[in-house]
Amino acid sequence: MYSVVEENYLKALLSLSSTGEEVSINELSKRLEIKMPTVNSMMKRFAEKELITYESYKPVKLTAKGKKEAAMVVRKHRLTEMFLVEKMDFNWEEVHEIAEQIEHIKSPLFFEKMDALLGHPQFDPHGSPIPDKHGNVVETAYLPLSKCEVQDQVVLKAVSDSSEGFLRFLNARTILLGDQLRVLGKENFDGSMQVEVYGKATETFSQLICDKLMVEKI
Amino acid sequence: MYSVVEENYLKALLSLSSTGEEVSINELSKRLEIKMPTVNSMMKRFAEKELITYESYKPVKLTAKGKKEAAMVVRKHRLTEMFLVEKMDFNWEEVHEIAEQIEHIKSPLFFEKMDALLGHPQFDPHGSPIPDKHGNVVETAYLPLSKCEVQDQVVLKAVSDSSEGFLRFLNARTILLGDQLRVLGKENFDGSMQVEVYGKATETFSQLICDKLMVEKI
DNA sequence: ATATAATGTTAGACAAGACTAACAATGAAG
DNA sequence: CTTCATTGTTAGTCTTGTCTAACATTATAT
Repeated sequence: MYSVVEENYLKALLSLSSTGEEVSINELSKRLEIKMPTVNSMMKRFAEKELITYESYKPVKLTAKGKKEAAMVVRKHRLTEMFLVEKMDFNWEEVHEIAEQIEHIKSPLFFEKMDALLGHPQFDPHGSPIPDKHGNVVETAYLPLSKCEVQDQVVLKAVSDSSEGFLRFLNARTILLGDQLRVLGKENFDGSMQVEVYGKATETFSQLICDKLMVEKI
Repeated sequence: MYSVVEENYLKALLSLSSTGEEVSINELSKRLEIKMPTVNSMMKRFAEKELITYESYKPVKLTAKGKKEAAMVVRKHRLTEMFLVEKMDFNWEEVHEIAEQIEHIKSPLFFEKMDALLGHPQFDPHGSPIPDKHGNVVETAYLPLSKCEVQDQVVLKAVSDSSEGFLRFLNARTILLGDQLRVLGKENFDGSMQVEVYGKATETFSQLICDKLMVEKI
């Protein structure tokens, strides 16, 4: 059984390794907002536990075991988010912080119950896939809106940032998962885009926003 | 905001102070299964925080503030137990351990939501009163079955032990809250009692069991 | 009324998980 | 290919919450 702290390191490692397998101590340190020497010593303990492979002055890499353990934490997090939205009437911007805590509850039964009550959902309220109980994840091929071209028609499938601030930004514009979008214009200088949200308004989004909107082309 | 450890000390203090206001370090130490010197040093910190009054070599006593904080932890615990049973299909013997963890979640909204979804319940699945959001508790006048006399007719209103083991003992005999009981006999030597459970069987309960069954006379 | 048991306190150690300061290795840029 | 910024490591400290060993006080029992 892993400590709360260890589970948070695992989650960060998995999240950072999704773009290329290797993770530098520095990246991890920034993500966790924990200073490098602390992260470094934790990585040595992780290597002992065979959660990662570690060599001095090299980036670390999750082992198969480490990936699975990390996926289980992500599973608990996303199941919780879904449960909070579906069964407890929370809004999608309210659930991340609470799920950060509940994901560490030590009770397999508790999460099995959630999973069953929700009908074994594949995605959380932010469109992220929920790993199954073996740690396997449904592969999705969404791309950020920022990678789309003028005239592309797409559907908003997920957001890559579940923070309250970002979700409130979308709420204020009544933008929801499933909304259909069309790129009207793209500003090369700053990466901002003009986007028509079908049935709603036409918006201008900064690149920061466009990077977080994960879409699928029609 | 209090740490998980502090919240557990608070709960234990409240629970032990319900029978007479004062709590000895020794009692607290046994309840928490934490050695006396550790408890002693925590009590000094609690005194600093004005959660208790503390004088060397004397029992400690919760202040009004301490009582309220403790009641809030108990509230969160009991709301959680009720939620698990009512909304997540748990059995009453499964919820104590999980609630011991969830009670420490830092999110007032989360517990308000539970409370609302449950319709502001007054009692948890074990018949214990749930303190309201100001820390006030409904007073009940239940007495242990062990205090009853032969021929007394009573209703089982609560259990004073929510451990899985004890509740499984009751499950095995299909005994539920609300069951009507009659005392058929009482053995002075060991305090065991013969009890008729209306509509079910006649049982012999040891004193240990009778002390945990909280009843109301008809 | 004093010996002894029970309870409470002090002092010092340890583990987990954080930090800073200082040093070492790597890599990018001239 | 050497210089300097970035990244990684080592060493030592801190806090929380635990422990044991030893000592102090209070309560109990003859």
